[in-house]
Amino acid sequence: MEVYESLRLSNQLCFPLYLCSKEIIGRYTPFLKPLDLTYTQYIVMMYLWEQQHSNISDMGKALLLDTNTLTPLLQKLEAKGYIERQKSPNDGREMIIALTERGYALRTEATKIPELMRTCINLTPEEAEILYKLLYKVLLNLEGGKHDNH
Amino acid sequence: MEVYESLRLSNQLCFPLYLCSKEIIGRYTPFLKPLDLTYTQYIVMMYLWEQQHSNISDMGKALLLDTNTLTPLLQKLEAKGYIERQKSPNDGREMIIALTERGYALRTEATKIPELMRTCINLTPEEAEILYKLLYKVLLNLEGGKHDNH
DNA sequence: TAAATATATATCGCATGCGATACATTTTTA
DNA sequence: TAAAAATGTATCGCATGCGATATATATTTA
Repeated sequence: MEVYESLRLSNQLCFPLYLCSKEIIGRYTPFLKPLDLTYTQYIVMMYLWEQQHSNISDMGKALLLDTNTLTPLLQKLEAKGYIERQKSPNDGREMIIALTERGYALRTEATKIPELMRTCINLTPEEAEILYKLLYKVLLNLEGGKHDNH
Repeated sequence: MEVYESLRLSNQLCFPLYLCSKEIIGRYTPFLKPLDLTYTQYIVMMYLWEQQHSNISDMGKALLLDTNTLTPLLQKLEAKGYIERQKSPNDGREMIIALTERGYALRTEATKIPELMRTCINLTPEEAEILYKLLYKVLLNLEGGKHDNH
């Protein structure tokens, strides 16, 4: 039975990571409902609030999402009136994503959300800092070793 | 602009958590393909390798998944011949999930996966320990405060 | 410059993940 | 014990997330 010790759920790092991500996203749902946003849509809006505008591939690089996720999601945000999508005049392949007035205004309604989430997560600033750094370290390691099998 | 500082992606803890979970699951895909398992199916199999058998609600409590996810997933695992599903003789509502020979045997093929993933994640044992504990702390905090708005 | 490549986005199919609802069976209550 | 409530599972609809492929446009190459 010792042989299988490494396969115990309680010995996996991926499992609490998977649960944490899932549960935290779940805790956002009630906060985001008044803004008519899902969690992924919220991430996209945060990106746009910082960048003002972007094409899909730059957005995808920043959020680690591909067009097969972003294109339909952006079409939904356009339908809600939060963003505009138009072909770039410089490059007919590019799609320029820009905030509308309404999408920009949403930012004000969103300002309370980060503090609400900090209360849910309930770590000390020091703990949060350590967790943050370890997560980015893992991300870096994962990206670094991504193409080992080539 | 200071007002919106808290809304920057680089100031969110949820974002690297979300990315880490997503990217790590992505890294499992090639390891799990030979076993014909997705990540969530792998989690379910790990649970069953430990428990031998279970009903759906106990499994759901352990994995934080509801029947709307588990029922179709378990039907797929049954179709692959890894598990059996049958009504409990004691309680006609309960569905007993048990490993088949083939499902149990899969455990041997899976033993190398945890070490492969540790290599991808590439943290020191100390870092992994800290990350593990912080994640479970967050999970506890999230579950604890779950019913605040009642 | 015509053909081959590369780039940017879109679409398709499948597997979650979850809110909401429906159904069957058991347990509790009046 | 008949009705009500609780429990366990299943189904539906929608939003990701991603592998694979298709399409349109730009760039490079022969």
